[in-house]
Amino acid sequence: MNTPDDDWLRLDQQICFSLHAASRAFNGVYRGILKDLGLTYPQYLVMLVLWEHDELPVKKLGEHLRLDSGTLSPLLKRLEAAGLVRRERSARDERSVEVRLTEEGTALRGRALQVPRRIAASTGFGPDEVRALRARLDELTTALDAAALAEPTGGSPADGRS
Amino acid sequence: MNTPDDDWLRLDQQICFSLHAASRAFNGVYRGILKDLGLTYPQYLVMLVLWEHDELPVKKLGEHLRLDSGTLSPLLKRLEAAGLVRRERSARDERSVEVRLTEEGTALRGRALQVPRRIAASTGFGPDEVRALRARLDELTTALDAAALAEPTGGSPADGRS
DNA sequence: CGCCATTCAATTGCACACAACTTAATTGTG
DNA sequence: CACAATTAAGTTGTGTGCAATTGAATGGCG
Repeated sequence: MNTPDDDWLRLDQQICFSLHAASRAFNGVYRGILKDLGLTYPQYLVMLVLWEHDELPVKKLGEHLRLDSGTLSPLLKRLEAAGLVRRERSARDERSVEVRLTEEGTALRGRALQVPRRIAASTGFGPDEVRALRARLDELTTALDAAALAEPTGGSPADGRS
Repeated sequence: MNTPDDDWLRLDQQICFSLHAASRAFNGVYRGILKDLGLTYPQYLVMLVLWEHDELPVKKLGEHLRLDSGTLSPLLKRLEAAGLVRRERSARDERSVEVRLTEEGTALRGRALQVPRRIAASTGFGPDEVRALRARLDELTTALDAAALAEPTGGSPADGRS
């Protein structure tokens, strides 16, 4: 009666398409605006973290962004080639690589200050709406991450627990 | 005064990271569940459309999903290699390629019926919450798409015209 | 001290996304 | 009909994202 499988499949088409599309639309708007700075969207995310922390090992950077070295290593190489960051093996722990801003990378922050305003203008959302949506998305991410851990390959989650 | 540039940059870090992370978290949960069906997340989106329409030219498929042939061509080739769809040049218009489900592709829908329920379980969201979030995201996408068109390369649109 | 499990970064392989370009077919216009 | 403009797929090149593997370094333990 209430929401049979067919309807769920249709609804699923809508929600997962919506999130996918929203993510790519966002990406597209950032792409246009960030082109002026010579950054891609993920590169901008990395820079945002570095502007807050100035220097971080790759591991920490990955925790902030939920990205692993497979994604970060080539990305950081490009940022280094662009002269925005330096990477150097930590003296304390030779396994770790410290990422730090160059002067050029630090200076880029000044030009990036106008980005959020332009994005906000594109969305038409105000600060409160942005915050509300962010809270909703974080909720979702937390739930999804927990579920991904609980159900690695699709075992029936019947029991749950812990 | 209220919300200076620095705060906007910090807020931007949060919202764009949140959307990016939510999208990837969603992708990750789907990945786990879709592995049973041998589909990736974008392939699942294509199949959802085909299960509704049965046969479509690549162009229409792209409009439904906001994807271009650069993405769809190789993806459809993989679906064809997997035996789920056939692609054949339209007799009416030789430029166009019709994508249609094979019997195997049609049959896969039966196994896919359980996917949305498992996703819903992962999010902990009910149908109404899903619908609300979807509406919000669509709003965002519409605004972003409009903005992307209005501001292709970021130049001030003051003059316009040729 | 020697050895093994763990940790971190990098690399490899695969699959999107998307811009830019190519090729083939169709349409519009004179 | 001829020819330029348009349209549809496909191809190429770049940049993620992620699983799996590799290789170097560290830490724990007998």
